[in-house]
Amino acid sequence: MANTDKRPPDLKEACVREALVIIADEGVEKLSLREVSRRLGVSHQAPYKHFESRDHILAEVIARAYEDFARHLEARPAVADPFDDLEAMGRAYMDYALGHPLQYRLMFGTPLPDPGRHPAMMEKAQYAFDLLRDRIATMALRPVNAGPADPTGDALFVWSCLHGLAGILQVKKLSGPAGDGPRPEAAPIMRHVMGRLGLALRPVT
Amino acid sequence: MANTDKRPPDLKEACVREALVIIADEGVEKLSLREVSRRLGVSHQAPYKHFESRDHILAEVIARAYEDFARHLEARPAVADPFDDLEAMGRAYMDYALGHPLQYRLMFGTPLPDPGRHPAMMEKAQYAFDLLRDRIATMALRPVNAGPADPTGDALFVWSCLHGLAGILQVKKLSGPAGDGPRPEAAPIMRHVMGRLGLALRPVT
DNA sequence: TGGTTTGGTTGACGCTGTCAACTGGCTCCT
DNA sequence: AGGAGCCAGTTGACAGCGTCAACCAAACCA
Repeated sequence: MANTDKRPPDLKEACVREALVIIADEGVEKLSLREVSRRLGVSHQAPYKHFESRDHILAEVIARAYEDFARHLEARPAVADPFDDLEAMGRAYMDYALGHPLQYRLMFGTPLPDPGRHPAMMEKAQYAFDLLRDRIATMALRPVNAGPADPTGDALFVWSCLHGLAGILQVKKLSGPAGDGPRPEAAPIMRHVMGRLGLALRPVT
Repeated sequence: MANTDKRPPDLKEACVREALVIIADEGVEKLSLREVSRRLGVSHQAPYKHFESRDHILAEVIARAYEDFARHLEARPAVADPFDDLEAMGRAYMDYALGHPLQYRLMFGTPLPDPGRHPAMMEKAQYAFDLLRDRIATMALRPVNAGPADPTGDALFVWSCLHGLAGILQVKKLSGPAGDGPRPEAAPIMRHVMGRLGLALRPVT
């Protein structure tokens, strides 16, 4: 009677899932292995058999967010023109950021728990970034500074703009009344920044 | 004999300063009011007379970083041409980010402790952002999307690019050998991103 | 069969933030 | 002058946290 929950057969899986629930419920700073154990009806040390430390379970949650994010980017609607495809990628990025604010904040708004110690997590992050860089690497962009092409620099450039845009749109969304769906004023800002991106990248016709 | 330190006359000041030292020494996650008290040779509750909670002292440290940062932006070399001035601002931004990585990470890489609860801190942050927005607001930029001018959107655009650039340059700097000064490969990346920014903003001549 | 591995348990330690009660000194009215 | 009251600091307690250590039972395999 002490515990009506059925103990999940795969505790590791259950821990990761429950960790995300806790973060959603109470914020990332309230994530603790003890809370995970408690909710799973298991002793406070059980999770230690599967995760070295509190940071390791957080790293696992974040790694899955990166995977999910990368899948979302890859699932963008297919179009032929590279610039249109890049724009579709941008929209997929914004779509994910606004549709999964929790995961988004975990990936980009949380001080990553010592990246050097969590190579698996960083691999997933790199994979997502490479999706963008590889897309850009094959494009004929407007030259800049008469220098050599720099796909990594350009990917960084695009990524940063999207990140900043996502940040402000999230704030605007949160500050408005608690309605679902993107706030009405989001679209113009998005068009504006995407437009500037186009000006910077598209070759002059 | 218990404590050879002379107790500082202004404990609040001393706390803020010591907090920054702790963050520099051991990382922001190790900042605790008790550690501050200990280092100052004062009881573990003394800081509570000046700060409501651990987050409040962190907010104060961050607020000062924003002040320092804004001062740095304002102290950029004066030039007449608006675009050159904007570029100088960008350089001042990067200069601060690379020269004060600790403060920079505090401002932009730390989950701000519930901004709503620390309005003083947010004011300083807003002031720094407004420096950029006001600079941009008076400029004749290349029009985008045939829409109305949007200085806030453009400021966000510029800010984001600089932020992304700062992020990657910090990483590159850290991954190299422990030399002081910017790494040699920083300059090209910086020129590249700044160049893209120019392409996006400068009216076609 | 018996030893090892795996995954769980309980218990303890020291750290943290924070609440509560106390104290000594300073200021400020009357 | 003298008491009221505040201010800045004190000690002491409490619960929650991560983590180490020891223990234990079932599964697995030689």
